[in-house]
Amino acid sequence: MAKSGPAPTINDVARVAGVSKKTVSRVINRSPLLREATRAKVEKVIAELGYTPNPQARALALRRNFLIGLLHDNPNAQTVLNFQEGVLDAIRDTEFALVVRPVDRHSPAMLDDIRNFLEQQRLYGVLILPPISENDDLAALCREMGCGYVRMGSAALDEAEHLVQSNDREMVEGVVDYLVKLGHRRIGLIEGPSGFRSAFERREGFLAAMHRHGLEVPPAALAQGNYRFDSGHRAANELLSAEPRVTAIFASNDEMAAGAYHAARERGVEVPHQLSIVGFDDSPIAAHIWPPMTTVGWPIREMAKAAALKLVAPDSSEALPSSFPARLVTRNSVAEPG
Amino acid sequence: MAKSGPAPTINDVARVAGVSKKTVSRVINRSPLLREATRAKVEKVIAELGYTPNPQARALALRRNFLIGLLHDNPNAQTVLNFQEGVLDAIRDTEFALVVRPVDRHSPAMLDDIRNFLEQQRLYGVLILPPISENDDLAALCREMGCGYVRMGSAALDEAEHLVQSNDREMVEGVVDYLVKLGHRRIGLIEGPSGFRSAFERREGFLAAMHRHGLEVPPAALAQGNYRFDSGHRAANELLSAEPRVTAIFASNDEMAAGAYHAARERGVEVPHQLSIVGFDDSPIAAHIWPPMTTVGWPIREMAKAAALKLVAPDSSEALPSSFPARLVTRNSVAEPG
DNA sequence: GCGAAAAAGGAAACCGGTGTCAAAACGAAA
DNA sequence: TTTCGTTTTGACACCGGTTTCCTTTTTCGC
Repeated sequence: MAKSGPAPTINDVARVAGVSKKTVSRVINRSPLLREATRAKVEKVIAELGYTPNPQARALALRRNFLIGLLHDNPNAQTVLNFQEGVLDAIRDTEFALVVRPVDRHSPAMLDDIRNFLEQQRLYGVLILPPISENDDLAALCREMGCGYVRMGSAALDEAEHLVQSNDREMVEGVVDYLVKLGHRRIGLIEGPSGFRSAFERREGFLAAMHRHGLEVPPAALAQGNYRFDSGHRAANELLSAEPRVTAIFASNDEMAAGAYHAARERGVEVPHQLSIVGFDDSPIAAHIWPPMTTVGWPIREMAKAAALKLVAPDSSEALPSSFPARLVTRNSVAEPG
Repeated sequence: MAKSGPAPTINDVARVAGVSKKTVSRVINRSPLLREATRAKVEKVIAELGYTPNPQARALALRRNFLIGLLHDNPNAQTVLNFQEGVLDAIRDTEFALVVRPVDRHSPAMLDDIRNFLEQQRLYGVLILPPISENDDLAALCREMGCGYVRMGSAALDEAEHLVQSNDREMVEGVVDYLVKLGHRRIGLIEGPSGFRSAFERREGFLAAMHRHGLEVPPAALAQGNYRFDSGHRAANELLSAEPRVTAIFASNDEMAAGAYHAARERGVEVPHQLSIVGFDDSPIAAHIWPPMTTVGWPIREMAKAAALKLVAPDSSEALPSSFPARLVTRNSVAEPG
């Protein structure tokens, strides 16, 4: 079966089948204006020759290719990889392929880099992961360049057509409700970096829920982090040195929550009985740290799939939700206070 | 500056500059047979029009594209992502792009899937990550299809041209030497899944070093895992229930080592003073677990870069090493026994 | 200043598909 | 069997580059 040499082209198929290129093209594209006998004849030859259409030629003739890009600058590897798999769920068995492009949020040349990338590759469209999905200039760039795009985010960043979102604010409120119901009153927050929409939403959710329960949030119960492990460690140290001590900490992501575990351990504060900790993201560390961490998980793979479908099949995806629910993943890092 | 409408083509440039397409093509491809004045004139027009060559048309005419694929089925997200970044280091500022394709090692249709993928996308070449890089049928498939490939591995899987490797065996011997020097005599091994070359190499390194030190390895000091957290937990439980108890455990990857931490904690065995644990990979969990884990780190990003260069610039990469050294990352999960 | 060689540039074909539009084949009715 | 209106099919141009091959221009030695 396996033969080498140049791959067969549409011309080869046409010649062998004794039809024109155009007819072969019609077979490939499932055109309905074809006699059944012709279709069968051509399909037989296609199978015999092991013909596959050349995607570059197709892309040229159609003036669009079948490459979708993934722009990300996400510190969380598992999130990015899950997202990639979700996209693949959507495009496997199609002619689309996924091109990845990590970018550097901190580089002043980021937008120019991306512009070059888009200009060079002429992608069908791009999927943008947080945190850079929150960058409106980037979305504007896509629009300007006529490149399709879908943003992932934790708030309503864009029109539904260009957005797949989780509802972080609501979920964080749920976390606070849960802690309060267990009896916690002094709850600390480790914030994400300012400028991140997700960090903002999570803080707002936290503050709103605390306010709703009539609970105070003194400045000493708020500590700033940057979504990295070390910053969580540092922030938890700040929270734990204030008196009266908080009985629970909500960290805006799991990595910082893991940092908080370390801070607690160093101070001899036992998790969960002396300190409850809740993270956000349900990344692997949450399950692997001791004690296993209660956190908020969001259906990233489904969201990725939806985002990809919005891009490649906008019609059929109108039924698709734009907003996805997160859920509380209860493990063993939360207990009643005291 | 920003104009919409169809992107300018080589014809537009030629017309405006008053030269032929071919001359523009020569400018783009840096042909030396060009007068300086002509080049300057054309380049000026290119800049004015904001012209970028259409990669699909180029790919068609050149009969090869500039897409390199990444085939992986790696349980470790951080490894995969680091690898992606390393590849990007190599191809950023070139016309190449990286297409990712997670595959399912356990699917019987895996090879067919990959064959379809390669046939459809006609990639310039693929980079293959362990563990599927160890699959010789896959390499044969690439050769058969005339697709360039480079395999990452922990042993000499292929010719240098198609291989970038770490030296796991040697490194594991180093780990054992280190533990023995601290005074450990009863050392347990949590193996990776059978059939994985990396698992094999790591076990062989372990056994060789133990033998060299004249130390026994009773069956009870060997436990089987599958590179997942849970299997490490289970395997460590087996090791810890045998008497006399091991004083140190080497796990073939960090995730299983993290599982071993949990097993130890559940049994009230303190790490590191009652039990030393060493992992492999230096994945994030190693730094984030408590106490921070001593492990073996390998320079994945550099290896990825080298692999990409081997694929896209085989000439210049002859100087590149095929084998990369790993290093022991000393943290706090190892102490003297007793 | 002249002729020859070398350098520079251009016309047309080609890569492998798709779109347009007219021609051919078909089936039903006359 | 002929005619007419649909279906089917094919010829040809085109997408935006590169390559081949040939003509024109430049350069340089004498």
